[in-house]
Amino acid sequence: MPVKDSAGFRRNDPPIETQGTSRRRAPSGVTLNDVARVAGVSTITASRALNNPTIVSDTTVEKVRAAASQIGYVPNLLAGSLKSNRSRLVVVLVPTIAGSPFLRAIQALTDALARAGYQVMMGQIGYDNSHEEALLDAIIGRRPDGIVVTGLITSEAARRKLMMAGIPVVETWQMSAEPLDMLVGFSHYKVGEAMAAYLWERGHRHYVVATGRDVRGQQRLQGFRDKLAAAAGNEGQTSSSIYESYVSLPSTVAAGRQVLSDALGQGLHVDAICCCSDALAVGVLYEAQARGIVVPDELAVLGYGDTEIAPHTVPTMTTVRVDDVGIGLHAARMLIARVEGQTPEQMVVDVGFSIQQRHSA
Amino acid sequence: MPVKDSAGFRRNDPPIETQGTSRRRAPSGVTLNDVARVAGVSTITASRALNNPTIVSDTTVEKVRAAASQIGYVPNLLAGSLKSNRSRLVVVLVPTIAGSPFLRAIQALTDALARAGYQVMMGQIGYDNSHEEALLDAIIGRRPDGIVVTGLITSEAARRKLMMAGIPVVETWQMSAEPLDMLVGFSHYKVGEAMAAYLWERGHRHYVVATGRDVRGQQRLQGFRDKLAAAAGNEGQTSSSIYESYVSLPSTVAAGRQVLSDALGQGLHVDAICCCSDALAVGVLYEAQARGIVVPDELAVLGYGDTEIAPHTVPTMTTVRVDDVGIGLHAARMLIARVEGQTPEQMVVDVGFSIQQRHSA
DNA sequence: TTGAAAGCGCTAACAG
DNA sequence: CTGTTAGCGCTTTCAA
Repeated sequence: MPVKDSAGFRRNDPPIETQGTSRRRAPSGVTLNDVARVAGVSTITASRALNNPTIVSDTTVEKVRAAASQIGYVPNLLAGSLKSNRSRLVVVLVPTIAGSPFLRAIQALTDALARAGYQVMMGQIGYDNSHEEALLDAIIGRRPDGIVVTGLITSEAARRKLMMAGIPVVETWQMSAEPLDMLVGFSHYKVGEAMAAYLWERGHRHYVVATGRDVRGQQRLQGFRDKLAAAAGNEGQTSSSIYESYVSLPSTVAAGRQVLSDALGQGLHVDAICCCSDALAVGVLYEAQARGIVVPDELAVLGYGDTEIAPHTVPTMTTVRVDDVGIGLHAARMLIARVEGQTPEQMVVDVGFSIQQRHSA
Repeated sequence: MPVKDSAGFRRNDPPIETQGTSRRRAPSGVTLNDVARVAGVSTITASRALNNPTIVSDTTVEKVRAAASQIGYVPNLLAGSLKSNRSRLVVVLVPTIAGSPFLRAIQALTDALARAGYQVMMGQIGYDNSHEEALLDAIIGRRPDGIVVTGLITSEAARRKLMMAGIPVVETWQMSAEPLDMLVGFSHYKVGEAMAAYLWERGHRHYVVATGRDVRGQQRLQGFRDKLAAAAGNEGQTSSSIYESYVSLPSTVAAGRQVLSDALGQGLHVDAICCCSDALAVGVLYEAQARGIVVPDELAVLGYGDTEIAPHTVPTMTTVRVDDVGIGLHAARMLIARVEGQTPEQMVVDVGFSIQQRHSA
């Protein structure tokens, strides 16, 4: 009869021996099999004790848990995912990491997903969607439970690939007439209109619109133009002007300084600058300050994003407030619902926007 | 004899039928087996044609590639990784995503790894390393080929886990007497010394040091204190003072404004503020501007990070320049070397730092 | 240059 | 509540 001391079963367990069969480089080592052997149960029982403890007796659960922690077991998610077809992995496609205006949304998304037991992988896709397709294979290959895209999936080939793979997709940050699957965003066209209306109503007539060449920027620009044309039409006599200034993305403070100094260098008459990001607006504000131009009296400056810096600039920045956290949370919720086999309440969510009025415009 | 028309083999291939065996929800669908069948070769040959084309005849490679693209094959990386024990996945542990000062490094890392065929997953670990261990299981479970940590792995349990898993690890952003594995960083203590020396030499004697409670901030603070004590010791008669102002992380522009206004509110005599981030310094500059305090004449402001905004503030910001891109690139290089079975030239890299002199101090 | 067999570590399905 | 069997999709090993 084996000795039973106060330490209990620990000293009498069969030793964990490396299986003679595998003589390659040491793999991860401890497997569920080892746990089962130490606990004196079958592999599947060990699996259940760890992943679905309610359907296993309490004593068994205890034994298995003890065994697992004793021998330092870390489950191989690759194997589990292969079998169960669920990877607990969500991939987020972003244009870029550094300087990205989407990070707050991604933070919210990541946190919400982590709480539900999912992990997030980031894929960089660039602002031009150029290697969208190449990346997609590498991503689909990992069989993620969901994909969140910043923007829309544009190329027909990529759309087909995603549909075929049957992976739930959430497109974000824009609206679309034909979403691939689920979508949460808002209308950039309307943002452009609202920005134009805001500036027009305050008597500004000569605008610089600084924007990138991305779809969303173009949509805002179009909204801005259209709203202005309409407003100018109503008051036929007034003269107004728009100067379009293109910046590269992600936009920067440096670019903002450049935008204003270029405009003035060209001798333009400007009384308002509409920016495609807060960073850009910060740059414009600095340049104005450096040149002794008084904001908002001589020049109105409108930002976009309502980032952390906006309420603290001098003067404080009027900017478009976007519910980025809401985007992240909605995307997470929709995705989780779908993965758990339910249908999300809404397949398309418009989170809207508002203009946060402060002192720069 | 089967009909051979100009379309070649396409019409005579056996149709891709769903295997009668699996009747669950449709998995990914197309497998390497399907490709092999369509191409008329064995599974392993198809595998080799796709992953190691040099050891397969050109005609076979062509056949297999055609078959793969014809039926829309996307390899299941889960299965491959399970067998080959290589996941082509690298995990980066960051304290936080939004507002993180480490993003430029991560961008560089991600780009370099992507070029070598690796993908990056981000894990958030918080600034207090509190759930370091819990996250670690989820991460190790995916059997990444490498792990890059922002900071050091502190807890003994976590260190053991990582060693047992045998996964290459790069700790970053700090130096360490006992790196777990590989390391690329620089001395924060020396940064603190350099900041103190810089301010002292320019005649400032009454400092506010604004910093977080993280290790790196504390190390800089200690260096600052020590250097100052030494300098003050040499000139016994001069009086000097340090006021330590703690901010939460990641630090913000808002916190920067608060730091200055708190210090003045307490009636402190301050002629220099040493910040733990550029964001903080930007806030201090704004607060000074709002109060009509002239920088640098009445107040010197020193930043840390040399982020994009630093050269564009008014006045431009003097700040500590850190080679974040270098950190990312070194980490990538070291990791790749190790995964490919080589020994990296150096296991520990000190990328150093410098003070970027501009106008705020 | 190609193939057959085996099995990575885990979980779904179906018994007991 | 527990166990047996089979196999996810791929790559390694060994053989031709």
